[in-house]
Amino acid sequence: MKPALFSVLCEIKEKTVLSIRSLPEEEPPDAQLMRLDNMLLAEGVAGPERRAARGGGDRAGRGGEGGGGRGGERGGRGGERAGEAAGEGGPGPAAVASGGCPNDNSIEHSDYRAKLSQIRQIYHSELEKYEQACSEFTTHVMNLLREQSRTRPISPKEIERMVAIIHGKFSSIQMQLKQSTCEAVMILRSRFLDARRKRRNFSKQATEVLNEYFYSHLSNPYPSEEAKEELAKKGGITVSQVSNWFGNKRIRYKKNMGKFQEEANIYAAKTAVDATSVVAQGNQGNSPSTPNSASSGSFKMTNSGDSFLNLQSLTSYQSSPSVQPQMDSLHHVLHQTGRFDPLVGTPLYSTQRLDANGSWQDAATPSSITSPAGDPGSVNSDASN
DNA sequence: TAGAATGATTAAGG
DNA sequence: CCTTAATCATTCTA
Repeated sequence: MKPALFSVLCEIKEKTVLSIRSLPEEEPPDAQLMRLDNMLLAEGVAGPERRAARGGGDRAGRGGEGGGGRGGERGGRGGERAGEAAGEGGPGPAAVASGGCPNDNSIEHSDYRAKLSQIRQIYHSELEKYEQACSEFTTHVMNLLREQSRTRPISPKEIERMVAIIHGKFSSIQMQLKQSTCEAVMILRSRFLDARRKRRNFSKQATEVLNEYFYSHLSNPYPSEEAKEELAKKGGITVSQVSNWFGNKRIRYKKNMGKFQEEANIYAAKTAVDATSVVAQGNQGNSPSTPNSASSGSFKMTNSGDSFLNLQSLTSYQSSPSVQPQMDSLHHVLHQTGRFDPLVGTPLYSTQRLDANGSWQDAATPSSITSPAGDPGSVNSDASN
């Protein structure tokens, strides 16, 4: 008698419950959840501890970046102007040489990684907490229901549903966690990886090295890959920074040569001294700065503008087969003794290797301006490398 | 604090 | 990918 009544009650209950909640749980968050999961995985927050030692690339490649472009977001970014300027005094921070300053890039990188792993840690511990709480709560509820099932009709189906509801609730909490983690990662990213925001001037050493190369290869300031690497190593910067620097330098030099005359002379003199001393020793070693591959192969040694003015007098120096790289510097020094004034700044093409088109390369317009005694032959001692 | 200097980024061309 | 040219955003300097 009693069991029969019980089962009837159960049935009734079942029906009412079903009618009350016939709508299946809200399932839409799936897409969003997937996106979040993917992103967390991509950022290395979700997956297994990823230590991937990417190749040399310093170009961290920006990942997803689903939404809008840049533009806005120039918000608060005031202070944080720390002293830094590590003893950039006057003397010669020779200590900074090669290994020396391990380039700030890596520092910031590790900083970034540290913060990321912090986020990761928090994320995981929270996730674990949620999971634990979820299962605890579930078993608790189940026990409760089981207990009550003795006094009131509760079908196993109902229990199942209950569990599903609980899981649903918890997963929505998890989703929130994932979302906020994503946000945190994004913020971190934009703060650390957007290099433009944290520009720092190169060390003296770096600019020195770069300028030396630039002015001693003024006729063809396009360092080869190897040369770039060498320069990067010497200056404690990355290869792409070297490329950037040369890009900027070329364009700015061309734009306003007058402004750079002084600098040019300084570096020219510097390298010229080196050069002559090298020559004097009959030392065959390569140029002062790098294995120099200036006119590596294809380069036609630009227009003979290089020879503007007494190139002849210089040819006497060419006793050494590897002098070419120093030619530019010597030119500078020679010019210095007389013509052109840095203040007027008029680009009297006193030292320019640019043709009328403003092109550094192809000597499209050979005559017109340059080389009174055009003598491509003598210049072509190129050699060097 | 304004303006110059400078490193990085972007678009366009190859 | 590399280069140029323009431009951005930060840092330096007077």
